[in-house]
Amino acid sequence: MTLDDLKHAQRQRLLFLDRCFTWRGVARRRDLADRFGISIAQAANDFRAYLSLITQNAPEYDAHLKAYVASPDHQPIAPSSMLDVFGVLDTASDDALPAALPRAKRWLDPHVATVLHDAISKQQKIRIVYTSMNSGETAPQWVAPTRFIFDGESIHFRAYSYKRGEYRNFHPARINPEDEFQIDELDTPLPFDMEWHSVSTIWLRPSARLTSSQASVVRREFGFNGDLLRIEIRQALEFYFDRRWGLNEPGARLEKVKTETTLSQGN
Amino acid sequence: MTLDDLKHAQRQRLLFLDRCFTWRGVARRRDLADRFGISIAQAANDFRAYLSLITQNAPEYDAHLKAYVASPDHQPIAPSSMLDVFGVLDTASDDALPAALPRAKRWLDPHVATVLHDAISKQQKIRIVYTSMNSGETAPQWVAPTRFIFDGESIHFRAYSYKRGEYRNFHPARINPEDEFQIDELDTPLPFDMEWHSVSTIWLRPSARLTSSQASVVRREFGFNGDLLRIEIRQALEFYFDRRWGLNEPGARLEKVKTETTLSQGN
DNA sequence: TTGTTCCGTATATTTTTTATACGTATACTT
DNA sequence: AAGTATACGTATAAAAAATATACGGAACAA
Repeated sequence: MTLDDLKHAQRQRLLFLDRCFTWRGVARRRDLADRFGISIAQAANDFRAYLSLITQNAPEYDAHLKAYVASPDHQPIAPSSMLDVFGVLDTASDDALPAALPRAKRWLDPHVATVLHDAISKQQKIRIVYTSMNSGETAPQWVAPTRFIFDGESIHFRAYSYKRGEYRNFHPARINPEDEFQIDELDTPLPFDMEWHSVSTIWLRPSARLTSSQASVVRREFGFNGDLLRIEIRQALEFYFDRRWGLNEPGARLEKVKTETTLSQGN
Repeated sequence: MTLDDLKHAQRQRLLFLDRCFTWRGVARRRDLADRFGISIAQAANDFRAYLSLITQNAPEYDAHLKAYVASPDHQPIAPSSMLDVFGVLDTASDDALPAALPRAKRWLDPHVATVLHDAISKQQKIRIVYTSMNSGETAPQWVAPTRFIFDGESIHFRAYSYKRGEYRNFHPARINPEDEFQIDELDTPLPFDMEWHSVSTIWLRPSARLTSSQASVVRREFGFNGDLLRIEIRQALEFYFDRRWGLNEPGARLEKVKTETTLSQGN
């Protein structure tokens, strides 16, 4: 019996339960019932299913707390993103202000998204009216979009630029949404996107100006024990990575030691 | 018949379907079957349920495309976060590198999280060994945690600091996880957290140094048409907001016009 | 002691989902 | 032109999931 044998809905519930144990340390049937709108009886089922998956360091019922308590050596059955973790730790009250920053504020035009998605799935080129943030000028150009990209904040896309003769990252908001969006088939296959299919391996260390206890905090925050933190990322996304992690800012807590780039295996 | 009448699992499926129509512009039964592991028959059910919810500008079947196509005036039945949108637009291939930045790299010690969660739910104070990033010094102090906070990247927490005599935001990674974490009941009730219960209304405009076409791109990107973008946020989170949106950086595309703070209603 | 709130288990019933079959329309291949 | 494949639709019986309900135990508070 593994997670994969379960239906999607129950798998989601067991994953939630797993996060409760990992991050809260405790879980009750009511947690499941409230979050997923299932009955207490079904939640009891899910607890049984979860416990049958855990062979070592399983959570145990604590009659005093009236709750299951995770073992101190609890091992999660699946990793969780910070957003997942927050979803478990946040004690949101009814319709008050949230305890998280507003995330949905970035905007994407549904029509632009649809046109791009279409061009990607049909492998077509389209004419977009694009405003450069460097020069500030707005001009039409033909591009062949290949993938959407997410930098954690907003959505970008990768496309072959016929104007530049190379692949570039584009920002949908810089496309004029009022345009007609001419579409055309590719007359020649697109060239290979080297930057996309290359992996940059980036080694980082706590910034040299930090004290040793500050440096160990940085290691803790980014989850590495040795000297260096190793990150693997598509070379085409390295710019977004640097910006998002604030590596080039004056107060940066991490600094790059070296970057190695190799052509990725497979896709 | 509304979304709320449905079970959680089916509601999730209809929301996914809604995002397909909104952002991709098309949807097939196979999309649902693949994403949620349901049968084609059940996916057909879901389509019927979805279409019964949509009264105006409903998607229609296109026999040529062999897919449902959203009406050009499609109105989503629920808002979606950028992460949700990306989840629909990304054409992830098998186990290749993702097209999104690594998000799970920030780390949180499960034991520290558990201790904090406990103190919050039981309303206790705890002794933490905390490293200041300003002074770099590490010292024990008593705090009474009240809520977890999410800045979009990592998780922080709000707590009353007995050392400072005021509420502050803390970063879990700066707590020494090896500590024993002494716990104690509150001897007096905590004071009112004014900054937490106040709303800052922030008005932003495109940075003055931008050209007018660049400024309209910025308006498009942040989804406002008028002169000013208005953001409401807990006053206690304003620091994170500024940092996350890069408002104080040299190249900032938005600048603050004014900030008004009022005591929040209710919670 | 009594009442409450957690936990557990078990059963019958209801709801959801699947498996399957059959029909229609479009597009592609032979 | 005929055949094949793949979308869509509907319908029904069977299987699986979830609910309602009942009963019992442990801890705790009034």
